[in-house]
Amino acid sequence: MNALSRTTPLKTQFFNRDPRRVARALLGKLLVRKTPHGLLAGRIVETEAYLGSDDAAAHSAAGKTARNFVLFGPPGIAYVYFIYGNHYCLNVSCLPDGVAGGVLFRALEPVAGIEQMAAARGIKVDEIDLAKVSSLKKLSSGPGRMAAALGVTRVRDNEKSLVSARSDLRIVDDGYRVRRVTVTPRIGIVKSAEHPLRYFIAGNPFVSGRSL
DNA sequence: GAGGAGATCGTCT
DNA sequence: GACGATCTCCTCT
Repeated sequence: MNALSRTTPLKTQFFNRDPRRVARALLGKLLVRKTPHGLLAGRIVETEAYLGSDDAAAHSAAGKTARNFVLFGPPGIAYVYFIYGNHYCLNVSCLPDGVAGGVLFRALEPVAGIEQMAAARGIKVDEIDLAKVSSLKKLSSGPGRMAAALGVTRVRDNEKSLVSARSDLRIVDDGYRVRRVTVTPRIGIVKSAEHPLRYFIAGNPFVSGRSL
């Protein structure tokens, strides 16, 4: 894949800062999954920042539990949780060890391994029209969808480093430059819903929900 | 195209 | 026992 030929993996330090800065900086980067059948990759087009103890909407707001301890750990680690009895959502921890914070990945633009992603989503390959955005968008637009497309589960990926060379799930920079970022309130939450902590690439058609 | 409700289960109270 | 950082299907327009 040409898109993946010259990439730089992100380092731990990238995540060792305010989740709002990480959420914005992650836009345009590639989320890459190595599988025995090849590489899956999607460009990150939409994220949400979840702050630590001051953010009522964050899982970490009520303190450290067996479920959310990853958010309190070192930066650059995957936090995967199961929601609504159906879906997994993928986050990455931010800030130094001991300080809670994270970023939720909300939507990807499929870049490589589209056939595998479709299969993982239970969509037949011949149902995907590569020329149509509306068709590709079903693959990974939304937290549950993109997690399913990359085969992300709690058992498999929670606590996994996203910056280790040994990891099969990583984030890389291929030099793509984001022109404009739009910031809106987060989606699907009730508590602290008013804060503008959702970031997406302006005008990108793969953004989930309403893209103002 | 928009809006509403059901599915379904891990986690926390 | 209640609820949730969602998705899909169904109905109505």
